[in-house]
Amino acid sequence: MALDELDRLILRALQKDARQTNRDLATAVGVAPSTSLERVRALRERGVIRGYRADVSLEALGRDVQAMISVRIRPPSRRNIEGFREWVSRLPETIAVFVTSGRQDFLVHVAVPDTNGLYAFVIDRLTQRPEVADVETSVVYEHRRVPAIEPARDRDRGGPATSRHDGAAP
Amino acid sequence: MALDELDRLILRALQKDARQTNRDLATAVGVAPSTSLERVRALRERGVIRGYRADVSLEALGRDVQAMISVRIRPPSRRNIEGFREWVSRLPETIAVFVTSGRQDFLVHVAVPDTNGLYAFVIDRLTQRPEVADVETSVVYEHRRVPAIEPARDRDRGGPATSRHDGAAP
DNA sequence: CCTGTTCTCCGAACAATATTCGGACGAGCT
DNA sequence: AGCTCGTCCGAATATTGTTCGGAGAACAGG
Repeated sequence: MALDELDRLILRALQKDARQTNRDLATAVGVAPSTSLERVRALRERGVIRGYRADVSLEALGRDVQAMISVRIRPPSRRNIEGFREWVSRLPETIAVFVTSGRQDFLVHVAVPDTNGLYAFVIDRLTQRPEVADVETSVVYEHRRVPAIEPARDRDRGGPATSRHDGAAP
Repeated sequence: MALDELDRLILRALQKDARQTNRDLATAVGVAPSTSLERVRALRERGVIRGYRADVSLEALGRDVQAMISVRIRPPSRRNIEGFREWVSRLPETIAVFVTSGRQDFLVHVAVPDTNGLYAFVIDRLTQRPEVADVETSVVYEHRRVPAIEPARDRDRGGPATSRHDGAAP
């Protein structure tokens, strides 16, 4: 299950552009096409790569406003939690659902056309569910995703969160 | 900028598997390969498709614990907000950053090997920044992403959040 | 109703790519 | 050294991407 540096390079390249040709990928990571192909196949079979997704612009779809909605479920029984999770996952405004511990039980990430849509989502949809005890809306000004693979550095595991990495250049 | 049903079918298909061959995509959406190819190119040039990303399993990377960390910045000046955003985006534990309105200024989505790593992230990293006034950690039990494209139904825009969609089948 | 225009879609030809497979090479072990 | 194991490579083949001319539908104006 260990990933060597070649695997990491491949994962990083495929997170930037999953649709580049295998030839380009091979060139980018410095091996022969047959090698990179075999590695990619292995990564998929091992479950390291779960799939490939198109990154669709929400703005281009006319959904310019994003929000993170904190939801508290009462009582937080398994039945209520799972029921709400399934229901909210199927709403067209929803783009992600986090089931969490802490102050709230859910964080629902939504994208809507405008602030009206946001308001409507909260008051027309969420508050109609009886198990929803409390709702708190935070508008998302910016959403930045970060690639999950580190530049190089062998072995990421083992030293959790204590590696040198404090913003100041050494 | 309007998307017809064929565009939507293509976007949906590419969100499920962005690496399927153009032939398969064409078959799936019911057109000739040359047609789907042209549509996909147009969608990319229009910015509807921003790119293609490999979906990498965090568990396979040994990062089994996820959390959403709510951070309040004081004072919330532009300098502080942007400084913190850049800094936290570069931490290896960070997988997403939301800049928000509301109780907190940031929601930081992190993935770490274990709860120790989570604790270390908060007390070793976050609280070392002087502008961080308050931190609240929520463990993420489950993170579900939802495809951003609706099944079919012409025109998504115009009727924000008021479409029929309440879980109960008609 | 006809005609010209525009747009979308198609299918075949060509260029490029993915995929397979036998073997070379080096590391590690006895 | 001799052996085994694993990785990587390069050429051959099958599959795919890409281009382009033209057919057909939808539409507006006469």
